[in-house]
Amino acid sequence: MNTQEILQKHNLVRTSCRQSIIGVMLSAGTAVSEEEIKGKVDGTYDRTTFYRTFKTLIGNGIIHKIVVDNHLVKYALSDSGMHKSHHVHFYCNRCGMVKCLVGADFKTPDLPEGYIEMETELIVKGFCSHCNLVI
Amino acid sequence: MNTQEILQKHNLVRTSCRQSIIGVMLSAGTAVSEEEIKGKVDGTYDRTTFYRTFKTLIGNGIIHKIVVDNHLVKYALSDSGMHKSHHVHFYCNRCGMVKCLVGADFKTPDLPEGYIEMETELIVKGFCSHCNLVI
DNA sequence: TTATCTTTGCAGCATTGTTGCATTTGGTAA
DNA sequence: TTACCAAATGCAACAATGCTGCAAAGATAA
Repeated sequence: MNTQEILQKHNLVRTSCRQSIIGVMLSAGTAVSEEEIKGKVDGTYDRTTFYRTFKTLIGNGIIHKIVVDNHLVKYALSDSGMHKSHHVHFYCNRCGMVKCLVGADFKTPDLPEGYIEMETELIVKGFCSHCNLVI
Repeated sequence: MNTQEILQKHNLVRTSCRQSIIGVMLSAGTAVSEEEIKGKVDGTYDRTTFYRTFKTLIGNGIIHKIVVDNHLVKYALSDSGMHKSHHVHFYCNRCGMVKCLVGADFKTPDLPEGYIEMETELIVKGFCSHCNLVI
């Protein structure tokens, strides 16, 4: 599915900003930060526009946001399937790469009496295969 | 273990700010935000002092930080035992309560070839027992 | 009590994110 | 194609979280 089809499917206006951002994400294999997107996009957009675009794309389930350690924020395309309640991400402590582990799943631990689970996020930190070799 | 003993054990100067913050955490059953701490502490401290104190206490393994959805930051006393690599927290979507699930554990999903796990954080979002009844 | 080292308060700055308002752009109907 | 309207964008201002440098205040040891 290409950029235009994605936007059309969600009844979103096909603006250049949205098309550029989705384009960058389609070609990136991993999650990308605002900074990385800014560098790869042709044309300059206001920071506000970026944030509003992210919000729109997140709201439509096209992308999702991953936050590592409070201040590293990355965005990645969502699996075009159904809405999943278990999200698994990997963060490389050395190169900062963030990757969605789409096939991975886990069993939620038992919660205290009366607690209800709605959505669960798992973030695994360590070394990716590349950094693992380099060290 | 009381406030003074905790600070002494880590060779930290027993300042009023540190004692107040640990005191609040000892009496709170759940994780607390900077705002909540500010409200419960007697005496006023500069924001910088809070952040530096948090950093010191985190660095000594006395407390840990939990970040939910990028902008909700809470702090909680750490289990006085050994350093754990699996952290499980619960966040209530309704009242915003954050609780450490100390006994809970889970099996990390399989990672891609060559990836190494070092630390893993799991955050379960849903309704706590109280909000579950109220609705 | 004094000397020394640590902590604190203040000012200023960075990053991530939001809101309001005027302007521009995309999609559509004539 | 042109004109129009709703949606998107840019700009300015602001909020929350967090950091750094420096001077003042506090804690500890002698």
